[in-house]
Amino acid sequence: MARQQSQPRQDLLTSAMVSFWRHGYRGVSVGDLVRDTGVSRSSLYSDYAGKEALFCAVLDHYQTQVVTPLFGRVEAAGAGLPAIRDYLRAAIVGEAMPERGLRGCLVCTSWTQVDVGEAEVVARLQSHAARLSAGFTAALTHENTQRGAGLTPEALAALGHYTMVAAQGTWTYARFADGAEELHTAADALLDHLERALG
Amino acid sequence: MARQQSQPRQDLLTSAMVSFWRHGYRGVSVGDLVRDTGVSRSSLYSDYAGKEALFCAVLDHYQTQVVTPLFGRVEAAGAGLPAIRDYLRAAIVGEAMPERGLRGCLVCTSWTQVDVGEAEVVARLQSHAARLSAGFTAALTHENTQRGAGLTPEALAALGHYTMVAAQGTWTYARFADGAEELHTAADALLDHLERALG
DNA sequence: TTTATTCTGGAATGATCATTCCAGTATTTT
DNA sequence: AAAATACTGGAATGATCATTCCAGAATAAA
Repeated sequence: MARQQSQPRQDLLTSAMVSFWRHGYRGVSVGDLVRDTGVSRSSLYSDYAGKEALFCAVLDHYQTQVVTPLFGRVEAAGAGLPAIRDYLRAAIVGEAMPERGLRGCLVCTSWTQVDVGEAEVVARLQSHAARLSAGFTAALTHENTQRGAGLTPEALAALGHYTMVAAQGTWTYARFADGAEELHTAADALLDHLERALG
Repeated sequence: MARQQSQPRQDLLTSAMVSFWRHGYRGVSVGDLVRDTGVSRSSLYSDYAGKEALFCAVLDHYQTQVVTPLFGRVEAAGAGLPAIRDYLRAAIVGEAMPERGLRGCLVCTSWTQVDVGEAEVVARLQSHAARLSAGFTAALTHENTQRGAGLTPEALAALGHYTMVAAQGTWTYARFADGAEELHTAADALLDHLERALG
């Protein structure tokens, strides 16, 4: 059965995303993608310049399909500490997979797998980090204003950036963590810090 | 020039460690190792069963040559928050490489590169995480006692574990960070958290 | 010196991988 | 139905890689 070009192949990107998410950029071959997506090798190469270009499209897809639904609540106007708490908890629940353990985050998994020379990919990873850092900072700034905690913009930016780094540690560690409970403990410690800092 | 077996080849492991540290487990081929270590392919395979076995030896070497010198001060009897501060700062300074940017941590880089099937490697990675978690917890416990802060052993264990996760995030993020300053900011935020928690 | 032992260089092997190509089949358009 | 378009299966290519193997050089032991 041939497919239509008129419809964008969302399913292709989603299937590919799942594969990359599970085994990492280097751990998925084009042959694996053919098997997992059900799209022929020929079509893959007619739609994308190559594996790296496809992975870039997957990273963009990941932003809209995974990051935005989870992290959007932090980026929303009026979001504060509760939104950050919701994000962390929802993300941990979303990570849990009964069969294959924890997946971690696609960006965090890719972070140490791509080479500096793969500039298009690196740019997307850094863009993701900047997105989270900015989102956290905005929410913390709002919370700071609401509480009248009196933190400086510099301190709030540092705290937001740190929150991103700590979250990245959590999603990275998730790959070989014993279970979701371990992650909830780490997330609670991070939230406790933010709470105290804005105290 | 032939080498002697009687002398353990420390230089081989150190050279291999540097290569893996820089490019990651998957990013270094046996050919690269032959070039970087100066040891012939034949000798590599006569000393180690294969690439995975060599990498395990490198991970053990990393523990004694890199982790112990840096983290030993945290594990030492009587270590407290200052020891953790020293560790974080010294590690960031040690990470800085003028030419090729930041290296991150060998274990953190490997964390998302190895497959679940490579059990020997995974065991060493988890052992490293457990070592850091235990070291942080011990130092925090000592600090807690000295200050009479009154945290429960469970709370201290959770805080020590979280410190390990946050540090892992820092060393992972280091790979594509803009510079060491960014890492110092994150480390300061983590230290601020520990300070407040033991306040 | 003679005899083992240790190491090297490099070729060979077999597997995997990204990418290209094409003949043929299904689908859409006219 | 006929022509154009979109997709497929699978083979072919060329590169890379981990591992094995061996003839010979360097070193140590006798």
